[in-house]
Amino acid sequence: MGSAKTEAFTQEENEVAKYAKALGHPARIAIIQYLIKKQSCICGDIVNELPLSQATVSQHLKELKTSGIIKGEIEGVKTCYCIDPEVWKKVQGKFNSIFDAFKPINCC
Amino acid sequence: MGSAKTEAFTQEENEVAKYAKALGHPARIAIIQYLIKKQSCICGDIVNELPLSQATVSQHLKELKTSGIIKGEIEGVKTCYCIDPEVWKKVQGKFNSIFDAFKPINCC
DNA sequence: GATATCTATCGTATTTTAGCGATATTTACA
DNA sequence: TGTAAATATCGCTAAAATACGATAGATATC
Repeated sequence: MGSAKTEAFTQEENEVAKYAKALGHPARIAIIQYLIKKQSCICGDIVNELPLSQATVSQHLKELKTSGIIKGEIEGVKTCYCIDPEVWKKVQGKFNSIFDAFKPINCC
Repeated sequence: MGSAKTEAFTQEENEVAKYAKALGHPARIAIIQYLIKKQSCICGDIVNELPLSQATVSQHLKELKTSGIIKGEIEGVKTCYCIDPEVWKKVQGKFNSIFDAFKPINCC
């Protein structure tokens, strides 16, 4: 049983975890940061930026796309990738509401 | 070759990914939220809160502890868990600097 | 139409994660 | 000292994640 018991948790818990998981790999962090840095849609060259094979990069892109964080549009031979602003804002909101909920206390 | 090529990425990328991965499971999100809600160190009863076996919960706690996000101190028979404020602030900072770096642009 | 280019997908090997029962281990208390 | 309670760890299984070569599909360009 190496699969998570998704049905046992709330929709919110599952959703936050989904986004966190999507960001839980250095290659995907690198992709996100590259997309941010470029300030535009990226057609192609993500593969050249990463120390991974084309197949592996494509797979990571797919995972980010599945989570909703990025979108990919086919433009001729190339595919144009960018962060989905709506989803990004949503993710940011969810994470921050968790971050901000924590008030340090005096114990251990 | 089923292991991540950690050495091929920057320390920063790896660290952010590490924290994201730690949060990338609904059970661990649930644990974090419970720790936040209780506003104190939790000795025990996390197991009763989650729809998972004691062994599995213990494993999730260990993962959160390994990432540094929570600390656990033994107090008698029980173990006292809480979020590490320092690390929490650090994680929050890292995530927010990524979140904030993104400026929506007009493209696809 | 042939060919080069870009990207996705398939197949496969390996590793890691998730889950749990069973079993230590540790401490409190009778 | 013996026993109960709380956790951690061991051992195992099943599934998912990571990585990559090979291949397929689509589209420019010659």
